[in-house]
Amino acid sequence: MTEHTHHDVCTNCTHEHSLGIAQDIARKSGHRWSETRTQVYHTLLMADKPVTAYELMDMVAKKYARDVKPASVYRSLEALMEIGIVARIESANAFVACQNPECNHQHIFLICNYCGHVDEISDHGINRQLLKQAAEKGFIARKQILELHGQCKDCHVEG
Amino acid sequence: MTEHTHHDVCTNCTHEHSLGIAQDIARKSGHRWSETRTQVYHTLLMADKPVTAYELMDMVAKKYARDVKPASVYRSLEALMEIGIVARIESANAFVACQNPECNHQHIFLICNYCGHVDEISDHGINRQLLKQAAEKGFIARKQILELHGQCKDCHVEG
DNA sequence: ACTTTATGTGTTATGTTATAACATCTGTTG
DNA sequence: CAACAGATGTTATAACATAACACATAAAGT
Repeated sequence: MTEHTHHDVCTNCTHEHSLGIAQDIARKSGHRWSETRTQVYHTLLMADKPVTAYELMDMVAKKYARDVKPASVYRSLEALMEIGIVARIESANAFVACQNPECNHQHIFLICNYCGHVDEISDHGINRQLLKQAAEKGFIARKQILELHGQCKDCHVEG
Repeated sequence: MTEHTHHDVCTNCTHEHSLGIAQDIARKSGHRWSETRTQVYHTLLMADKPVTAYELMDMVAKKYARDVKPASVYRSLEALMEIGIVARIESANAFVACQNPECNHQHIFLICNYCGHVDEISDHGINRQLLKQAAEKGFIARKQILELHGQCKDCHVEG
């Protein structure tokens, strides 16, 4: 398998590979790993679109034939978000596996209202401008939640 | 009272005035008005920070000595949002009265993690750039959710 | 190796946010 | 004033999220 930086541009990438990366990042940032986290993360990767905690719970329960409870799922999600490989879509009360776990942690989400798919883009210029605009009001921005709702490429024709 | 365009820069503004504006906007856009909407909107104006639907329900119940139910509050909020005078803060599951009901409907919210206050800024340049970035991915953005969390001016000293 | 400590999990219960469904009422229009 | 669209009241329930406590396990120090 070739070396690469961006997960989303690598057609060779398997979920196992993502999992490996995830564990690396976790260890480097002083987080532990666990079976539940593996299952939750893997399930999110497979989903390839935002999934609510309860949906995720059912998916994990079915896939691994075990009884998972809400608290467990939320705890795993919290850890995965701290590690930086999962993000919460605020406007959907749902979660997605990040497309670029290795690079920036400032996402702009493109959420299709038709098919539900989520794309992730990145523009540090915009992030900087937002910081600046906020600063002019005396506001120090620590986190930016940027979510665009609309119509994705694949939904143009029918839409 | 002097004429003005921006509600937030007018020190003369009363909530009654905001209410008048609200009703005008409602009628112009083909919405009806009602006592419940008046109460919900007025309570939100007084709050001057994001309030959850259930908090709002309790506030209205207490203030107007009546028994309001969740469904009623949510219905009023939905209408007020359609009219464009109330906005939802997605990352807080809460609602605020817009500072500039008359002008643009594209807000950037600055949410203080310490005092909970929300400020509303506006930058069409950023909105345009986001549209453009999205368009490059073949995505037509209809709505932008822009919420910055951090530390406001008043919370710098202690923070 | 063995204790200590911090971290993660299982479980139960409950809190919080949001909507569905259906009957009733009210303002607007013709 | 009839007919209709739009609001409301009410009940019930769905969907999302966390608190609290007991127990288990991995990492770090001795």
